Amino acid sequence: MADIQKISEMARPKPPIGPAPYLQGLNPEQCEAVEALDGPVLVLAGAGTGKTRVLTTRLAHILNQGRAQPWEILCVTFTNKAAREMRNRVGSIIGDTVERLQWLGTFHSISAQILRRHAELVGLKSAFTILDTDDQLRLLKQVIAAENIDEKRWTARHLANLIDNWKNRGLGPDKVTEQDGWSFANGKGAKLYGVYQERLKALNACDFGDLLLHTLAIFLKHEDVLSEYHRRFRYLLVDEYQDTNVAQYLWLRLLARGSANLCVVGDDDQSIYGWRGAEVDNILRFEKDFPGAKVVRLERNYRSTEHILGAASGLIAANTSRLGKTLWTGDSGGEKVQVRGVWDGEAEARAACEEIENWHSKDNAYADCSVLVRASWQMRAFEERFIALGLPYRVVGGPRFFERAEIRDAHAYLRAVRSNADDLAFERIINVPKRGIGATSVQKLQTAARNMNVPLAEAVRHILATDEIGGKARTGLRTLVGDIDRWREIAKSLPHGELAEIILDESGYTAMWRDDKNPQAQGRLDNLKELIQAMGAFDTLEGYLEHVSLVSELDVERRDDDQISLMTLHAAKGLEFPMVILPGWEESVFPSQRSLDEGGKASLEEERRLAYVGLTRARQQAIIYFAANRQIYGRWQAVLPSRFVDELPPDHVEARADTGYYNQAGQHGQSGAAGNSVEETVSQFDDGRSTYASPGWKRFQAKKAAVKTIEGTARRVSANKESSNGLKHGMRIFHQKFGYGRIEILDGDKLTVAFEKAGNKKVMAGFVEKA
DNA sequence: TTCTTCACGCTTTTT
DNA sequence: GCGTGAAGAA
Repeated sequence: MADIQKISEMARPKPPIGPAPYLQGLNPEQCEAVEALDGPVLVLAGAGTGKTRVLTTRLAHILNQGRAQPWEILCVTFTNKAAREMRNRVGSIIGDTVERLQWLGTFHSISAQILRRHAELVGLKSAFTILDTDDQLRLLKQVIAAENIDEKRWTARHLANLIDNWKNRGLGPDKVTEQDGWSFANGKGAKLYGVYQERLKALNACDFGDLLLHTLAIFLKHEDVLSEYHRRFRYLLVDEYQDTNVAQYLWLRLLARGSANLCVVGDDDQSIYGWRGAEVDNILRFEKDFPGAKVVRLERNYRSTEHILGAASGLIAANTSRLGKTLWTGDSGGEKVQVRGVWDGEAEARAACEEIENWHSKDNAYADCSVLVRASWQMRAFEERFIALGLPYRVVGGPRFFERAEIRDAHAYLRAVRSNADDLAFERIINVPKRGIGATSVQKLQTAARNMNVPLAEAVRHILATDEIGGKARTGLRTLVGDIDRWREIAKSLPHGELAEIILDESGYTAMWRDDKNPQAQGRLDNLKELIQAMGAFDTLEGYLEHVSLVSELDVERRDDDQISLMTLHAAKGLEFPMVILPGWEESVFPSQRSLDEGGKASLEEERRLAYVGLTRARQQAIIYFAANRQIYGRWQAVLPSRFVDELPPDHVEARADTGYYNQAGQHGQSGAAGNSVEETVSQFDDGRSTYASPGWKRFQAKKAAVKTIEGTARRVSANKESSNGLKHGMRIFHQKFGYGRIEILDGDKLTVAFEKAGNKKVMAGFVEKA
């Protein structure tokens, strides 16, 4: 690698190139972070403190000062999106030079780049395929089946998680002890891991974890390769350092040995990926790991109002393992964070939509609103409500384009045509569409392939020469093999987009969906069309397949429409919105019970960080909701307000139990009339008799109500409103459990409601306002 | 080989 | 409460 040496020599420090106009407008801390070019730097960047700006400016500054050439800077992010944004923003400062930043990318894409150059050092060929989760699971299933393990008791998914965890921790099969593997199939875990790795090698394939792990192994075993990269990378920049796992940490440490110029940027309070191996500890330990490191704290927040920041800071202060920051803003005032208790998930969606409509009517855009949920099942109620009211919305994240079955099938066809040895792809399409090739035939083929030590597609040819497989399966296989040969032939002369179209048509794959009566079949066909279009952006089929194996979304971002954003809290990281709705702040939902069961205190702190991330997305207004009753997996459950609600500092919060009533269209009856709610009226609450854990919020329990006419005593829920305010005789009202009803008798505080349709759901509990 | 029925388990998710 | 996935039935 003499070339690289030469290039490095040529690039010895040059005098600064020119003035630095890009530094203008940065605050002193930001400048410090940009200009500290010697030695390790930790930039602790709180939410909304201009983290990306610092990172991009620093990169531009390094180039402008002549400290390094573009190809001598390693800049790592976690997501493709972050890498893309970085590239764009650096480009806007330094122009075309940005094209030469070839080491700006995700941990995985950079690792893939390195690994393709040295694949043979870990027993792979440079053209190795990168498996997706689907392929990985299919392979693991085979491995488990081959070891005669009860697949129901020990699932492939379970093993996949285990292996992922090991890989996240940088452990190869040789490093995993039997003890570690004990949690799977009575100690067989470690062995299965080894078998799986062997199979991968035989297939010339990698899973995501391997990209890092193999690179790591190369760095550790081949000092010469490592020092080649040491010479190359003069500057290292890492985004979202708090999300690095052990493997990534080791990877970085090894590379950083070559240059002290490692700069990591992150926020310990926003570490929310512990469940997939991220170690907050990495950032907490940085000063110890890299002695003499300069620590720069960015604490000036440019995003949120005083109240939002105050609420978020107060909440996160309850965490113990953190470095600690004091965010401040010049933006005083603004609205307090609203906290509302509602009846159930539907009431929550109704109330939130009302809030959004209200916001929209004040000349604000829908696109400025977002609803951030803890778990994706919470989205359903909101989607239903958005559709009912005709509000424009989009779900961010959600099912990924390249993970859809039809897209994976199409890719499998392309992979099978491209390479005869891609067993997993071949296996996937062998009976899709149905060709009469069932499990038994596939079994026979696999045995044959293993015995002859050839790929599956090759085994098919051998078997067709015998009469081991007959009937429908035989004809099916013969056509498939013939088709693949023909496609392989025309692939030489045809652009890959057209090739894909031909393959999908001739294989009968498109026809399969066209004949499907399922309403979503049309959507699948549309996706296939989109796929063919997307392929056009790549010069070669190879290039396209490499791209999709490292990326989960199509690059097209549709931001132009004025839509409400609906997403999980995890998906919201890095985004901001003037108005943020935070539903489902209930114990067991948020913090998630399951998370607490698994990880105890550490998980609770991570959930709290998630709450912090949620609040700090808001620029102007944040509204938190919690319900009294929740339907989870079809079952009603009475729930308590989240402890996070109680942890919010009172000075920055305005709390009340929201108890509106609704007319037949399900719309709010009387605006602002937080009078007695229909729910309480009809269900005879017994005040304060329930088990009650949350300080401040008083819960009352209801009796089972499965009746047509319900009578009850109206109780005041909101202290400042008369009980029967706004309710009139004959008025049609809507009740979540009982459907539409009519007020029959209205006599002072007593009223009777007759429902047209009897409900049979158990009415559980409500809340009264915080005292 | 494909159709039918029952049991199970169910977060967050990038690469 | 619903979708998936594996085991029996046609």
